[in-house]
Amino acid sequence: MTRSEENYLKAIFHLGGSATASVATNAIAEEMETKPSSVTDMAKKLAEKGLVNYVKYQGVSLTEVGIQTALAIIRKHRLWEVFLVKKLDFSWDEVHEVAEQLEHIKSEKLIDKIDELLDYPKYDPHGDPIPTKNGEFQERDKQLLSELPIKSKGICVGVNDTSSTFLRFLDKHKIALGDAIEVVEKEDFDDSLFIKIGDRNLHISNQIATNLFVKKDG
Amino acid sequence: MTRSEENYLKAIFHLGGSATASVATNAIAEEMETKPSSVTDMAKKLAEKGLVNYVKYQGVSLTEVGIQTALAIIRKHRLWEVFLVKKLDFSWDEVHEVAEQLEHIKSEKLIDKIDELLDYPKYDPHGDPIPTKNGEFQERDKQLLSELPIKSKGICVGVNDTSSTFLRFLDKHKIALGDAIEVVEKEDFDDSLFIKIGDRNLHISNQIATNLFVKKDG
DNA sequence: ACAAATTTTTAGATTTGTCTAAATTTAAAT
DNA sequence: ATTTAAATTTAGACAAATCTAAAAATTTGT
Repeated sequence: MTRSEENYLKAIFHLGGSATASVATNAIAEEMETKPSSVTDMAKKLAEKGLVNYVKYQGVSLTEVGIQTALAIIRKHRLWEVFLVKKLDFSWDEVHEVAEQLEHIKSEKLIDKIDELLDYPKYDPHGDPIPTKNGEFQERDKQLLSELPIKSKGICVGVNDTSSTFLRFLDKHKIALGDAIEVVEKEDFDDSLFIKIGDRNLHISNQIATNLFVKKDG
Repeated sequence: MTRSEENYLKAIFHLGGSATASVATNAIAEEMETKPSSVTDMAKKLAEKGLVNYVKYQGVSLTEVGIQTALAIIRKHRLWEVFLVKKLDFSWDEVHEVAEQLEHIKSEKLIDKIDELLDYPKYDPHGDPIPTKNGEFQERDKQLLSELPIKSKGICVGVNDTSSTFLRFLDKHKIALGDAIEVVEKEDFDDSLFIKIGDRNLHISNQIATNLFVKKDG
């Protein structure tokens, strides 16, 4: 498995390319910041290796083996992110770039030991679930903060946008995973939200509310 | 800097290619398990970048920049080895392969944090010195066990051969870095040694004695 | 010092992953 | 149902890193 092949599998997975749903060449090219013709080449190569299903002009989908391979890479990426934050005091907006490199280190023992050192975390610093060694992973019960009805309460469990600008925005306004959030009022005009977080009242834009995941109370 | 370029610099450094001494094409090829013609190609490329001095048919030597770059890679390699042993319970014969991958991770912050986490170790698990962030490193005061005179005592401070077969041999016979060793007698016939280590008496071959470094007492 | 052996370099080919530009297929629109 | 637009693939090229085989330079041995 080359690094490039691994990155393609990861991209296809993130675009929802399960065994059933297939992903367009252009979409993969955009996700990977490469050209569609390069994607076509790689699609053939991965199909050759039995990692994807590829039919000309019909897009790409992952095979069962492809899914498991993608999950193994995502597992490594997310475990390294936890490691960087918990053990090396990286902030959550700094980890992605380094984890992109670390995820390609080939050593089963290494990642299992890191998992153990971290006491088998279930979620990464952005709230995304970490697949198990067997490739199982369950999407968390969550919804966008923007979808929460007025007066209801929730716990902040994840972010949709993981860009460092957004993450630093959250840090600045002291919004962190695990915080209790109550929707006080919605502004119809611009879909902004008045929320209560801890004992503070905040007014946040719709763009913020559509990038924060919460788990509804009760 | 590509991974391949980094590996060449490391190899040249290990072969003693300082600013003054130059290293033969064939020697580099052998060290890297590649062909001399490949070395010539890379020598040109590295010279182009100002990392080595290269004169046709005269071998390769590192420039000051090349030396500092090599030291940075060696620093990363050895720090990762310490991390694997101290934090993840790898044995010293398992770390090399993984460290060969980890040494190429590009993040100054990462390696500085690892250094901090390990409390700034001076030596790696095989007793080799770890260069500082500024590229300084002092070779330890050491000699081969085989060179120690009869009746003298020393502390085991390093290994010459780092192959896993040799390291596992040492584990099996409970010889570890830090152990006190006394040379009781030498056998002229085969240059084997009778040594006292702790309260045990051992008879070791010359091949073992020429691969163990000790620091002489007093 | 000169032939032989060794080392090193060159020339040309290969693989991987990428690109551009042109051709083809599929999808959309009138 | 055509035409137009968009997406996708092909063909050919390129850079990086490697290889083989042959040529050139250096070193060694007598």
